[in-house]
Amino acid sequence: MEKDRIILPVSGFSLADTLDCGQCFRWEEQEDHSFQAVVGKQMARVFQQGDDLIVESKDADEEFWKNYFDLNTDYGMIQEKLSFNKPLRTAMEYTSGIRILNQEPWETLCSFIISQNNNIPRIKGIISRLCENFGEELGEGGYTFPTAERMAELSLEELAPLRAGFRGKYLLDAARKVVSGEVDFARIRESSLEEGQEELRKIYGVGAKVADCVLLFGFHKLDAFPIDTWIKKVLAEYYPNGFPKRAKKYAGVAQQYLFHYIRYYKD
DNA sequence: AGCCAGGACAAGT
DNA sequence: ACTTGTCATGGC
Repeated sequence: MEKDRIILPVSGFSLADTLDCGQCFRWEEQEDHSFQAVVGKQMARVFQQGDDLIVESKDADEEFWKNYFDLNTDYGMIQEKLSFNKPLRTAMEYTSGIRILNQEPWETLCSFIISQNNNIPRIKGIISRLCENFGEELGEGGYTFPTAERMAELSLEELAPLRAGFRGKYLLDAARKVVSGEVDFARIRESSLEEGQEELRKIYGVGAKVADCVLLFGFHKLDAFPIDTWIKKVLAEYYPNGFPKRAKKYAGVAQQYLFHYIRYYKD
């Protein structure tokens, strides 16, 4: 199999933190510390060497990967705007290499439906089985993420091998409403945070937190602020008077810094 | 072994 | 408007 290799210049970037901060679930770290995943219809391998990010994939497209890793966004500026706040400064000392990926909305929606009341290792397992059972096989042991069209024709019994528990019915409702156009991704992309939340919450099993994760990680709305169990603890401990309005425009980025910091670096 | 996990929903105050 | 029980499953 012929592979392209592209080299993307990066600055202040951490591939490991970006891929292991809970925003994505399919990248697998290899023995040599590179990461592999199927993105779109291609298996990709990525690794970082200092200020070079190397991507290996068939028909690798430079613009696609620049956008995927969000290399066109000025994170130095964002971090400057968040640095007025002490807890954020502390978190950013450890997590400033994180970038908010530009992931497929449908995959992101399913992933965060699966994430609810669940732990990350098991989330990864369910998503992996979803792809193996209903995605397209690429060879090299890789499978694409199944389309909404494919999933809309499945029954709850056919979803049983996923062992997704009560989340199975949520996935089917999501697929049905996305395929019918009742939930319109194109409209969400153009709309405000509030309208996007409203649109996504039409899906049975999608509440405020999952909707915000999809808007942040799938639609790159950096003002979306998902509040999960970890962030609840952060808010109670460091922000008893509420999260500062000054951080509102990039609250999602701030959220991700805090989330990754308390889970991996604190103590 | 038992607690809990990147929640949502319905039913109860 | 808040609080609580329930929902499948399995990682640790």
